[in-house]
Amino acid sequence: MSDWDESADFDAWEAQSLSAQAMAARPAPYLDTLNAPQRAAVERLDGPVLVLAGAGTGKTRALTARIAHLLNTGRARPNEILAVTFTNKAAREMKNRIGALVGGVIEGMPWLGTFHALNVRILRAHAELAGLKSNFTILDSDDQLRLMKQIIQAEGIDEKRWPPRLLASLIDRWKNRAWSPAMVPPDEAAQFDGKGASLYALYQDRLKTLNAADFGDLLLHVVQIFQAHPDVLAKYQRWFRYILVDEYQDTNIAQYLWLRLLAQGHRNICCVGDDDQSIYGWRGAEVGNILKFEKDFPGAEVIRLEQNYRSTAHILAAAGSVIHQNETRLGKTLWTEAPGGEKVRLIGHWDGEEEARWIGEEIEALIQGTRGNAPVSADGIAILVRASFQMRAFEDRFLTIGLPYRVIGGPRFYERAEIRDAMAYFRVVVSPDDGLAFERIVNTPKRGLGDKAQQEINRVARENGVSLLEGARILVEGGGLSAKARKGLAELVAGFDRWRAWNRALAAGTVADGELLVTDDRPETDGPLTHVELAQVILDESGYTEMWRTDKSPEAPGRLENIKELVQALEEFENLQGFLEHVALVMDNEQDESAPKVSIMTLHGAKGLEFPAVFLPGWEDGLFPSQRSMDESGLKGLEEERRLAYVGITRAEEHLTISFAANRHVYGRWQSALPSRFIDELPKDHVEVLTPPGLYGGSYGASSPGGGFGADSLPGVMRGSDLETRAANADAYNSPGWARMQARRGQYGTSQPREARNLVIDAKAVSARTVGERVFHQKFGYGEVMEIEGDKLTIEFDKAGTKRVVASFVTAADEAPF
DNA sequence: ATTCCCGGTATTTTT
DNA sequence: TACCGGGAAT
Repeated sequence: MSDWDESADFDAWEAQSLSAQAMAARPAPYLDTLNAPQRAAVERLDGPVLVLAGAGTGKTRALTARIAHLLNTGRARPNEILAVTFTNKAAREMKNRIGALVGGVIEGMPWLGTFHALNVRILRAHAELAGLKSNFTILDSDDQLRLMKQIIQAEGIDEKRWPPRLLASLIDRWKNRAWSPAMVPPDEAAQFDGKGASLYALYQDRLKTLNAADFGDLLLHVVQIFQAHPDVLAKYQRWFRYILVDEYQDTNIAQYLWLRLLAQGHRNICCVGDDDQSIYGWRGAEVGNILKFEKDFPGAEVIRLEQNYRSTAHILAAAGSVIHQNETRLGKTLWTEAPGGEKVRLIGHWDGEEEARWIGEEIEALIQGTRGNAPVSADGIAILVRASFQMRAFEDRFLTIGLPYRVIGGPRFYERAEIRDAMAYFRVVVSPDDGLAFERIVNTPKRGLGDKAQQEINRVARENGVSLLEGARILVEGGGLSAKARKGLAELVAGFDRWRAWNRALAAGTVADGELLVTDDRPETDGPLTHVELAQVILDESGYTEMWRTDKSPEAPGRLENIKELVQALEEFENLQGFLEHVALVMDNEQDESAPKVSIMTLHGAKGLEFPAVFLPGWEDGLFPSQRSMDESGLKGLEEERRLAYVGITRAEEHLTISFAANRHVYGRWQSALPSRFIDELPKDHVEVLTPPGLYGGSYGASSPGGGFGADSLPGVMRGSDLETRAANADAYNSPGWARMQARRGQYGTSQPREARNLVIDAKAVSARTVGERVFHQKFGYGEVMEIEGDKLTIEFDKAGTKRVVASFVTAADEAPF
């Protein structure tokens, strides 16, 4: 990468940095906006520093100000600062904010990035020390799994009893701990039918042969290089004079070792994190790293950021009360100067559907400001769930009432099958040795190349010691396979030859106008062929686009749309190669849609975000805290779940509503559950218990008059489940929640006029659909309109059955994309 | 080689 | 309930 080339001349940079030190410190206006502890975190530049930054305490502000300060005081040049984040988003944000602080004066920071991105660069520079070539490919989890599967099959292991997934997670765990195959301790190595470590070794061998590295390797290899080659390590130690780490509580052991190695000399390391927000333990993150920071770096300064600038006092009280139940924590208490605001609201429902319905109505009220509050934009509202299956109830409900929503963190763009397929074509064009990519698309679209043909290709390739693509060529030229299969394969091989030639010509800059316009499909265009056009040609000539065009499934048009988007994305890059490198590391896709929408996401996905209004549904024992977490990790698991609750609560700025349902439709089965134990941990003084609407005139429960929220005292919990219990709790009718509920009923109960609801949705809602018309729906595909009532249509979908949906969610079938 | 049907399975997922 | 993977049928 160009970044690396720029900075590779180590000594030249070092010479320059000396002059930087001589630079006079300029005034530092960014310091004035900081509170005392933030300022301490910024000004304590030397030696180890741990900044314990609670949720919403201005962590990023402190971090960026610290970097600005390093630059401003002339302590370091931009290239001498190593700043590590976990996500590309965080890296991007930091870059922007630093830019804003120091003005455009200083060129970008080359070593600000994610653990993975930074390590790719380091590894590419020393690939040979890890047995790789510097142009190694980065495998995604899909490729990884396929490789494991092949190994398991080759070893004659029963896939049913020993699924590749299990091996993958095992190896992942080991890599997170920075264990090479030889280092895996015996008891661990014996896992997976006693073959764990040997399979790990085989897998690593295969990766080397493929000149590939998986995500774990990026860290593992570099740590091993640092350990085995002190000269290399020394170079980087000198190079990075100051180290900053964001989200330190999420580091795994490999990352910890990496940091410790780099910081060893000068110990100028500043880690920022929040042990209370450690929620990725199951993914290898070690809360221990942050907990034992002072031991690891004796003399470390620990700075606590506890003043919260995000939430109301009631919300903070709720968060604090819950997290205080955790034993294993460094201890922090958030406080605010903000007023109490509205209390945290708690409500129980009979079942999950009612919960979704109620939340839908609450959101509409929030948006319209009919609850006596300033209207909240849909963008400022989020529903945070523990597990993604909970999202469906909300999607269904919002689809029916026409509430615009967006699901965040679904399958990511680059993980979609069609995108992976398309990229596999590009991968083979760019690196013909990429056997995994070749395998993925040999028979996509169908070319009559089944198992047998593919095994044949494999065999020939192995016998001749060549790549799969070359193996295929030998097979074709030698007249192997059935006539039909041979024809399909011959076309594919010829296609790759052509595309590769074009790609090479592009790289060499030897493409003349019109020179390569040899295909019938490609319309004559002016100017030289670009890599974007080449990509389009590859997808067209290979028959891939055609495959989806002829596909009748409801998702086919969307897939074509995605492919189109992919090709468009290529324009941002110089060539196919650069694009592939980017995609391997930056698997995110920011979709900035214009219309305001309510966000639905998991609690994990919400970390780092904030919203004026947050709904936390599904607080039931077993679901949240998740039974599985508790079974698998005991108290540790429970504490991590509790931290998840803390993360959820602290996302809210103004309005927070926690809810639970007595019954839930899970995997097609009805399950009942008790309210979450975390509900008992909420502080009653800061919580308002609402009485759920429902049958029997509205109420079947009461708020508890004192103490916590024992399950028995909560509305919606049907212990005993009879009317007498409900009657006994008659004081519910006097509760503020009940009064409010009554008041609200009149405003937007079931008889609410349509207009009121429609304020939320598109003005075109009542569109001109006719009975019998063919329509297309984003989620349900094609269908026929059976009935029209106002803005609601009853549609018989080809695939999804009969549904009632809002008119604005469908388009005429012939206007549908593709 | 492809399709179709059955049974087993089912958190959270920054790169 | 929904999806995936494997085996059998075409």
